[in-house]
Amino acid sequence: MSARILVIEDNADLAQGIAYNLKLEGYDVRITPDGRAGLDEAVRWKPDLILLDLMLPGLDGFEVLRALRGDGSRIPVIILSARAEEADKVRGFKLDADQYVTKPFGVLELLERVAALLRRTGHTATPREETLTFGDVRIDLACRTVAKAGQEITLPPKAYELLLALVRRHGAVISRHDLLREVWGYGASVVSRTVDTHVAELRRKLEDDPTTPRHILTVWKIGYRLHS
Amino acid sequence: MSARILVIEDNADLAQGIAYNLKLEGYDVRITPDGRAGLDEAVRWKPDLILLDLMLPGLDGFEVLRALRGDGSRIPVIILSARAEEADKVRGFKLDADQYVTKPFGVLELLERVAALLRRTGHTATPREETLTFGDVRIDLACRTVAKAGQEITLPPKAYELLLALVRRHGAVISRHDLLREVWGYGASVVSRTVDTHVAELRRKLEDDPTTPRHILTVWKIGYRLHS
DNA sequence: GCAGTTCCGACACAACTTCGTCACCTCTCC
DNA sequence: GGAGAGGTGACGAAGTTGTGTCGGAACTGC
Repeated sequence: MSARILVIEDNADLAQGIAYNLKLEGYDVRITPDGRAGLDEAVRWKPDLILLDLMLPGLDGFEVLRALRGDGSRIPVIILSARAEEADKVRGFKLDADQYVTKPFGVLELLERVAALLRRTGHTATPREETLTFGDVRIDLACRTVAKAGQEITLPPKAYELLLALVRRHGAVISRHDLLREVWGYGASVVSRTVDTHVAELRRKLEDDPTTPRHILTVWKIGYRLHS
Repeated sequence: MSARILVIEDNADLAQGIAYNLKLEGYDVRITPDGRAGLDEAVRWKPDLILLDLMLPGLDGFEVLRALRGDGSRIPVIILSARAEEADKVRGFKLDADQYVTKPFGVLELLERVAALLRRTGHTATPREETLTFGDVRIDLACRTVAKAGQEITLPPKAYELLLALVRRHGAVISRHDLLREVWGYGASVVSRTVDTHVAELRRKLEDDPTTPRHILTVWKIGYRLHS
């Protein structure tokens, strides 16, 4: 049985996007657009994890969380907030939130945290692989480390997330647009060479011969593709 | 239930052509020829996706989009524009368009983008086939790769799309005119050797003996036909 | 502040597309 | 069945477009 995740978020598009990605991971997902309904659903449906926006119509996120904890519920909660302010963060943790993620965030990062939190709380629903490999490259998800031919390689955060995005859809073509959205969390497409720059970095560090890549391939006019 | 698509486009021929192809894909399609009516329809019918021309009588495309977003609507929008100017593009994305396609465009490309966008927003209406084959050639749609006898072959964008167009109507004769329209988005009365050139490329790469093609056949004075 | 990282624009280059030419082939008509 | 007309295949040159790369600016965490 797959883990149940409740998304309490009023921005429908964002909620849909998150839900889509969570479903792809095999989770059972429900969405509620406001605090009151979210609280009801949390009590009735008993999800294994809650993603909670702070800015909500009706009851705001803090109140939802307080009400939940007041009932003695120990459901793990990840707060999604537009505000990075320390005060909010502290307030969130005081109310026993488990994670605090500030927008804009990469979907991959969120998925990673969800998986980690579920693992920790024992709902290891989809026993995900702890390591991924292609060619002579091995990625250790838990340690967040990458090794090529046994040799550990340091990748900056963005490069690492980009690599994850490529590996997750291993084999399929992914457009720059999608990569920007998944890794950077940009709304719409931005014209920039950012993706290319980071791809170049990955090639430099992971390919035997960066000038003739054998794994991180360019698909003309479309994007990139990872090939084992 | 099939996804609903609203086409706001004043060029009746173009709109009909697009609608025809979308319906073939199984979508529920409506057309409105001007901005005001389009906006009304968008609000009342609540489509899952909107194809929006910029040059419209009455309200222009930008205004329609602004009005939509102003209402808080998050319906995905693909802008169809005759102008490729960067300024328009930026303006479109500023108003939160999801895609920006410049005319002339191939219908296949448009279908591809529509499917991708619907998939992303969760309206994964038609779980499309993953691979297509004829003879010893296999086309992997997700990877956008073509393999002959297990050997991977690289095809440039136009050649790939041309191949898709032929495979889609596998067995039937397709005129150069239709191919130009579907793949290139050219209107009627365009004469050019472009199709022939790309067919030659496909034969060179996919036929055992390119001089006596067994799959990509010429139909005299008509066009081409794909035979398994 | 300093080192590391991220982002962006400029430029050169490479891949791709298109077009023109010529030879050859298919069909038609006599 | 041969000659002519017009369609098609092959090839290469020119033009167009997208990508790789590099260096610097802005930013962040220490």
